[in-house]
Amino acid sequence: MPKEDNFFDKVYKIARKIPYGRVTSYGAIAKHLGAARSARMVGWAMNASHNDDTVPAHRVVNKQGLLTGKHHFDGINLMQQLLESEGVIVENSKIIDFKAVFWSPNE
DNA sequence: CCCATGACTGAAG
DNA sequence: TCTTCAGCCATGG
Repeated sequence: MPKEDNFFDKVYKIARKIPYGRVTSYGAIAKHLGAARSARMVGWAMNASHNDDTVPAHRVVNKQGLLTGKHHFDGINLMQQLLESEGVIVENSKIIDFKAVFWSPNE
């Protein structure tokens, strides 16, 4: 039984709520979890999310809109391509008009 | 138990 | 504006 009350599952739960064509930051997720200072754990959890394909990790970037985790994807360009496929403008591993596509876990 | 690592963030110089 | 430092805390050896 899925107690899955672990930290990762919480992160996954939020990540799965990210709407198509939107992105959010590690800090935003961490804050929503009640651990605003645990942004690292969110990113760390994302690393483990590779085991869970239901988590759109490519929609999670750092607060600058920079695709800091792209190196963890299968290919260096995969993350950017995925975002661009969703209508997110990405250039040089950075999201253009980040605030426009930013999504808050609150919504 | 202690130490190292990490997809972050914010403050300080 | 850019660089550096420190805090954060879960997981693994």
